[in-house]
Amino acid sequence: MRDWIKPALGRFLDRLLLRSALGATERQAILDLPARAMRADVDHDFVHVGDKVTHACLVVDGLIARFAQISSGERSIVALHIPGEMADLHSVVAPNVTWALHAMTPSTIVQIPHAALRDLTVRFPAIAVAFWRDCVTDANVLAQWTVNLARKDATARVAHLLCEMLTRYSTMGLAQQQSYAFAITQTNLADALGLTQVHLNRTLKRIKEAGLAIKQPDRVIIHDLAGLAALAEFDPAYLQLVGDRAPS
Amino acid sequence: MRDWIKPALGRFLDRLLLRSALGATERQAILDLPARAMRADVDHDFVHVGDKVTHACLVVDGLIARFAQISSGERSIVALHIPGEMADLHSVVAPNVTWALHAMTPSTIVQIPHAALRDLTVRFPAIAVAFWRDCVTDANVLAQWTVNLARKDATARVAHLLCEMLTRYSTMGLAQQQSYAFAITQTNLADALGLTQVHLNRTLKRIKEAGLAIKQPDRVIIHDLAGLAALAEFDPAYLQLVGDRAPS
DNA sequence: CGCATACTTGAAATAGTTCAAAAGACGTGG
DNA sequence: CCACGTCTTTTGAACTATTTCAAGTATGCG
Repeated sequence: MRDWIKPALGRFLDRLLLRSALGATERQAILDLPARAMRADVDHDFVHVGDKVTHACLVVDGLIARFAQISSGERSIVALHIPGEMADLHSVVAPNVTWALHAMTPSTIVQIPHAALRDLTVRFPAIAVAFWRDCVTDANVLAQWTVNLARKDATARVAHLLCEMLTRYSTMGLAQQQSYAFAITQTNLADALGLTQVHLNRTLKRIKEAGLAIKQPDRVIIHDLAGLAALAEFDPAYLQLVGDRAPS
Repeated sequence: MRDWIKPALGRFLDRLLLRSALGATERQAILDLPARAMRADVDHDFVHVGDKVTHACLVVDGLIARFAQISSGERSIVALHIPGEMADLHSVVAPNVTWALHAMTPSTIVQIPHAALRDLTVRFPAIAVAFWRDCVTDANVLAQWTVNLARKDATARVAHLLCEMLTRYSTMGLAQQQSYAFAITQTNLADALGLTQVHLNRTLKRIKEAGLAIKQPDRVIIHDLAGLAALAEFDPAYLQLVGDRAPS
């Protein structure tokens, strides 16, 4: 039943190791973290604004969004998290929830107690740095989204997100060639891109007609990555995949 | 000549203490950090994209922007940093620069070697958490900016930034009643808000005419904070000023 | 098979941009 | 201390990307 807890922690460890070097003891300590599995229903918040949380959520399966609700009822997605990522590692140091967590598809997540994570940071300074660095990487993605929202038109914004998600699914080993399972509705995608659903639809159509990429209901297929990246001015440097993995 | 290095570190410590509890030894360790003063000329980058940096920059005086340059020549400001804040504490764990640092006004900054900061995180887990938390707070500001850019119109965006900066200057003890020294040009402000300079100018005019606030060349004066905050849907929760300052 | 949800398309409205030029501020040197 | 050049702010008018409203077509689930 919960034999995927270990693999899930393994994938989280892999993600940390992409950017941080950890010794054998430290790696084992991550794998031995206590965890509890949980299902998150589609279109449901499972962490609410104002809550004070005591565990962090590791995405095992599905697609998780961090988002804000404006008074007008409009929503804005502030981050997307795919399997292997911690949706709210930051909550370890900031447990007062300011952005809800919401399942975009039926998802599986694993809850890891803050106490256990904190304990690791005290015992292993290298793990403290790895967690800190993971949050900094998330923040860098957010900074890039800010740039896209502030200064790029709808087409470039969509193209950029398609490139970013390909890169992220790829590095987690979850992409097939130039295609990845991305079961997000156009309405939700629009909320992540600061567009209306209608305009996103037209923009996707234009991207399809230009032969660059196709968004299917549950999948993205990229036909011309170079063209898409050029349109988006996509430079993956901000994802910090070429980190020097400094030893501490 | 550099007798303001100690006060600068003191102000940085104060900022950390707003959100993190630190013991006497830890506090002293922060105050004893090695630091080197530096002037940053107006309208000049002092940290460049692609650089690999070896020290973090603490703002002593002036106004610092982290920003991106788009191919079209357009710029986008991703963060503003006021005195007492570290403009790039994240560089300790991610030294490859992805966003330039730029002085909006003639500024004084103090450089603190990464090695010294890292050393503190190893010796004092509570300091590691405090630094991590500081970066998470910065990321939360970025998330709020994302929401503003994605879903709020020009007026609400401007109003929101005016409220945010009042709060931030206030908590650093740098505001006078409802007014603060904010010497940023309209062009730069527009780059922080994802607007054109022309439209920002008109928006500021409307805010002034509504009796909400006035932006002078070197200062912001807020006349109706409640009105401005309502217009902006400003809720300071994201600034994490009411943290529980957990002991570690 | 029918209902609900997601996607697609059209036409009108608008917030924000672009281009262009004038007016104001500010420091520097004659 | 006035004249001059530069930089910032202000204003106008035409234009365009995106939104809004509204309706229709797929798609999938029970």
